[in-house]
Amino acid sequence: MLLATYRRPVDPFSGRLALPGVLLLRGERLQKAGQRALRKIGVTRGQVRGSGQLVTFDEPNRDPRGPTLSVTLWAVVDDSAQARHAKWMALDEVGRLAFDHNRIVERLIPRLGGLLWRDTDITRALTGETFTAGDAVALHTSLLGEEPDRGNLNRTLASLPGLTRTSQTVVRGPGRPSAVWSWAKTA
Amino acid sequence: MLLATYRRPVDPFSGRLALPGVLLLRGERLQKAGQRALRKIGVTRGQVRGSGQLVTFDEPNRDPRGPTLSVTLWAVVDDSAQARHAKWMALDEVGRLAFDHNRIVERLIPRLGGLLWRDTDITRALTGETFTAGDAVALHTSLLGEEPDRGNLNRTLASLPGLTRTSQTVVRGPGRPSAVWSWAKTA
DNA sequence: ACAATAGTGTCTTTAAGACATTATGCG
DNA sequence: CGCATAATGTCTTAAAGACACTATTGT
Repeated sequence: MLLATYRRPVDPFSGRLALPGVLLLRGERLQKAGQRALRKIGVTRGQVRGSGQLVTFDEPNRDPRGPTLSVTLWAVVDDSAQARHAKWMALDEVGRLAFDHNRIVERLIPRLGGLLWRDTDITRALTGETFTAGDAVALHTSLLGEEPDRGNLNRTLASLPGLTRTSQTVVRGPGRPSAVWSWAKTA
Repeated sequence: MLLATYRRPVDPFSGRLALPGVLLLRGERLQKAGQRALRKIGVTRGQVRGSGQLVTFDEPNRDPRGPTLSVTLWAVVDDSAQARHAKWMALDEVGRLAFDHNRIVERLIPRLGGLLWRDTDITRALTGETFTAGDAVALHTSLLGEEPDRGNLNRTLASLPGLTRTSQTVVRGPGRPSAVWSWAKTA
């Protein structure tokens, strides 16, 4: 799983990496503002596969321009969206971000980790339509922090509604090829 | 468990029952604002036994004065705080509240229900320092919506760290007296 | 005695976790 | 072959749920 950041073109924190964010317009819905933030990194509405609200941060000194609240939202987007204005990075490669954005990431990870393999929609958004068992292990590891037992993870995958194992396998270097899992098409 | 509401003295929704809320001051921390809201119904800081943040609501028409965000917080307070400026009501007796406050209550209940018997601090805040098995059944029923199996609930209670059954019993009408459970004193 | 409420004990199911064994690719 | 990675199967444990049975009160 990759995290989207972008390099801020203006002050404050000009030139630094940050999570995409916008100032809320008067009367604007949070979801709309979230879409504006995504558009800044080149993601359109149709590429969003799942989203939700995290907590609202209130640290008064988080923005040098003055006290602000920050209502944090998250979204999982298509792979096809990855070639645009964002810098995508693995969770363990995230350096120091602008504002208090590292704190936001710290809160996001366990939230998604708690939903992985439990909430079907979120899980599907995170895995993509097809994925290998190795992908699943990597996803689990990056969100939960430790490597799962592959046998137990296979059992978990097999029990997820809408997810089935295909007959395909994928070879990526030495070792037994990985099975490919695929989500059922949505009606 | 009882929910605290108060009758609004001013417009909008003057005379109607509402959850206690305040407008956030510039640069004020959310927790401080929450304390101001509690003070409106006569609850002081020392009476708060547990608290947390819910979601942030953004419905632009929720306040006739104009578009606002509402960052919702919850707090569990001492029984001793109940005789003040608030109107305390059971969850199933809550009528129509001002603004979109019914929506807030709807979101709060499952949140607390998910924490009941799992998060020790919250559970302790909700039960109070001592309580009967009947109280536990009532609490479970009001938060989770259906009556628990008393045997299984007893087993759950017995496994909670810091909670022990006393030798006391309490009689409240016909039927076998209820056992009294008590939390260990905090160090 | 009987109704009402509470507590005890047992059985089943399910989910998780641990781990040994087997399978299939690469060099 | 030896190494690396993946899949299968088994065993154990913990948590939940269902439910029969016993216990203690008021009327």
